[in-house]
Amino acid sequence: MRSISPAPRPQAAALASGAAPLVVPDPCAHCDARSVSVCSALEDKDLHRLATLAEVMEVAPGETFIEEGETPEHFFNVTGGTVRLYKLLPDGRRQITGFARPGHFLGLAVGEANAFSAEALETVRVCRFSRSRLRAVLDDFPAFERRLLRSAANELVAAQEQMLLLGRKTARERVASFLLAQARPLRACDPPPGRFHLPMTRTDIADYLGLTIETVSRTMTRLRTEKLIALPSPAEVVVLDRGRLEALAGGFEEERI
Amino acid sequence: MRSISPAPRPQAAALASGAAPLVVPDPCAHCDARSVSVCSALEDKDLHRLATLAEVMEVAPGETFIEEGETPEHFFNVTGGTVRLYKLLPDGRRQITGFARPGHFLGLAVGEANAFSAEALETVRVCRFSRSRLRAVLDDFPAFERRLLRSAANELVAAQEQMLLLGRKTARERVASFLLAQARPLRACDPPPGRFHLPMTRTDIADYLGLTIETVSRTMTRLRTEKLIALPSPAEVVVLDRGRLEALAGGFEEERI
DNA sequence: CGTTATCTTGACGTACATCAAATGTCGTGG
DNA sequence: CCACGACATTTGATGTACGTCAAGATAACG
Repeated sequence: MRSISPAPRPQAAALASGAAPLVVPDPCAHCDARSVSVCSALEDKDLHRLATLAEVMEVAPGETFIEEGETPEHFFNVTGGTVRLYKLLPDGRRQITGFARPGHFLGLAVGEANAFSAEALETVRVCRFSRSRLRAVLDDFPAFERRLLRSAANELVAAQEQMLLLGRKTARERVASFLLAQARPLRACDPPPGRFHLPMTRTDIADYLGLTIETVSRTMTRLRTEKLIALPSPAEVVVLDRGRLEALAGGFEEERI
Repeated sequence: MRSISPAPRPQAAALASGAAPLVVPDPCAHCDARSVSVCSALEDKDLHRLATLAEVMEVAPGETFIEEGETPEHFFNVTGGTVRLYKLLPDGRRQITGFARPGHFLGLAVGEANAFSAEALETVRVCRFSRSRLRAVLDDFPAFERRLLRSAANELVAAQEQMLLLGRKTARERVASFLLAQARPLRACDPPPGRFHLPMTRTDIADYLGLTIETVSRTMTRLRTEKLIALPSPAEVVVLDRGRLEALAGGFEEERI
């Protein structure tokens, strides 16, 4: 992880693997992710206050920047790329609890220790805040705290939906739900794209859906055979029949063939 | 659901089945659940403010007081009894997302619509707040909002732990995890009881763990046969070997027999 | 002390896991 | 440009943990 703003701090350099700091002037004002992130709670005039606390960091693919069980010292706001969040069992079984995309605020699901690890899937850009210093901002801007509570509420809704998926849906229903979720745009108001790119491997998808890689693969090819989706390449998905895919994801009875 | 404080409101009576209002004087000051609930964020002198907003309600066993998909109008604070929170698929498959015990604050996992239904398992006592009116309290007492955020963070941690359970643990590991969670006292500082009562049926446990009632039953009897637990009656559990139960729940390799 | 719901136990089935191998994809260097 | 190797994905054959179906056994209750 390399710090690229606002000034190279020693501790940031220490954490970074190949730290090569670059200064980004006024990062918050030019942030692509701002409109979809908790930072939208602040007005332009207050944004510089946030910018002084934020360090823009770049995380290389495969690099872990939050470690399950460790003491949390920072909050992160994802501004670019995709992050996998996961928990491990002692024998290596892995459950991915979510994929964080731009706008996702990381660091809420935390007590004394981090509840999960976070690892960059692609090159990821995050905005890092010291927990103690962000505390001060929260005290000054109640709107920000309220936005954070809303963000936590959304995550809770998503977590419960995922519990339903993991506990009660079939493999087909899980994959359909997953594909539709991946097809969702960052802003709810934007139309869902018919074609999109999967930044994660089949192994990631399997560990997210509580399945094996083989079952995910077989299920995808079956959805392709049935013309619900097309797969121009393993990572490219085209939704051909959104209606049936949604019915499947929602757990409606499948029509007999 | 019957309103028993502070004054019988018409809309409360409308919602209640056999509404027979009773006035409870100064409910918050004498609340058993206060020390374990979000209300502990308020000091004694501010508590009366909360009390004017709170309606103490009693919910009969089996009664649903939050309906998935409906527009949320209230927050609830559980002060007595146990509540099951669940989501349904159209064909009736059910996933219980959690059991709410005294101190649990309900109504965070909500966007436009309730993310889950809530049903009393036993006779339940809840403290009901109108969402709009609680909003005003939050503006006046930032400590309360902060406590709510902490509560949401705890729920998120629990939700992720449950995703790990549902996605990657075996039936044995799930049941062991469940029993240990049920053995946890309301306050983290209190010692865990060696013997406790399960307020829910095997069906509830199955729908919580993503299993069937038969698998839950078989797994419990196997744990009993192996002397990890005792079952004086189906609803009474005695933890005999906490160490092995914890190893099982944590997903450690089981010793070969 | 029947009646009914809940729980337990047994026999059998299946959706998904496991094991194994072929195929496809992509970066690298000749 | 193409051959090569490393790795991801797909496909096939087989196994199994848990689900389903079906009785009993217990407990709860008027």
